[in-house]
Amino acid sequence: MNQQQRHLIEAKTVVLKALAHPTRLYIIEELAKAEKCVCEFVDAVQADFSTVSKHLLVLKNAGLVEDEKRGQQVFYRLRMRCLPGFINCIGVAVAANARMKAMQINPDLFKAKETAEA
Amino acid sequence: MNQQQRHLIEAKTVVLKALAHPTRLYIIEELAKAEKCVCEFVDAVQADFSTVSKHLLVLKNAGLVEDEKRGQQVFYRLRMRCLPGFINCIGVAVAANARMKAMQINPDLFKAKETAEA
DNA sequence: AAGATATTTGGCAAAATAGCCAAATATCTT
DNA sequence: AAGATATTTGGCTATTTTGCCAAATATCTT
Repeated sequence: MNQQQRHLIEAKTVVLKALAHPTRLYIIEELAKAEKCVCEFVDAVQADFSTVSKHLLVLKNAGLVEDEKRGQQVFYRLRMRCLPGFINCIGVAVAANARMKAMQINPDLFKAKETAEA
Repeated sequence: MNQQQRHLIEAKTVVLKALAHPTRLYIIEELAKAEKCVCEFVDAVQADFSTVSKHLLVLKNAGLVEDEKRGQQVFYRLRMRCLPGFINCIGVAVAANARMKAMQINPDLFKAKETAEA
């Protein structure tokens, strides 16, 4: 792995790190639906105004969102179109993993279901 | 945001956290090409065997890779098909951001190029 | 069975990240 | 211009994540 490769990987990691936090992921999912102002997130996640503001800064620095001040509010919107699809894929995988784990813990539960369905 | 939503978000975050490290992202990109054993990564990234092993464990716990022991080696392979496409999308976005930043720092550089091309 | 190779695990110190508070800034209202 | 509202910034502690070392395990070779 040379210097340039390493640099590119680290740049991508900035984006992934930005996504890798519950509050920030929530924000991204909300922004996938519509633009929102900071105060709307403060209400939804239980965190300080300053905490939310800093999370949004992380997302902005990573290039995931852009902001626009209108009046005394600042509105944020999504800037990376491929995010929603990918997050959805993760959701599917997570659900599949959960089923698999449950099956390992108690296979009978699933056998019964299959029999019932057949 | 209710309890169930929060739980789902946190489960997704586990996956994203697993991706959000240069060494692990590198590993994922390599595994997108072909399965590899631990020692091959130890050579490529400059890190201790134990460090690489732990990174692989993180990926495995997140459900991103699976392992198979063959002889004295352990081979890892990718388990989530949507990853390569998404990582590629991040790469594109990162490159675009880099161009944009360069343009903000020195717009003339880009003007000259456009003129030359026209 | 003793030695070599490949890998994982335990433990710990260093580095990075998160979240709160208080203070600063910016915009609107009166 | 003083006050209210929305947001950002600075600073500081608490938590989490990393990465190395040493030791344990497991498999192959002799």
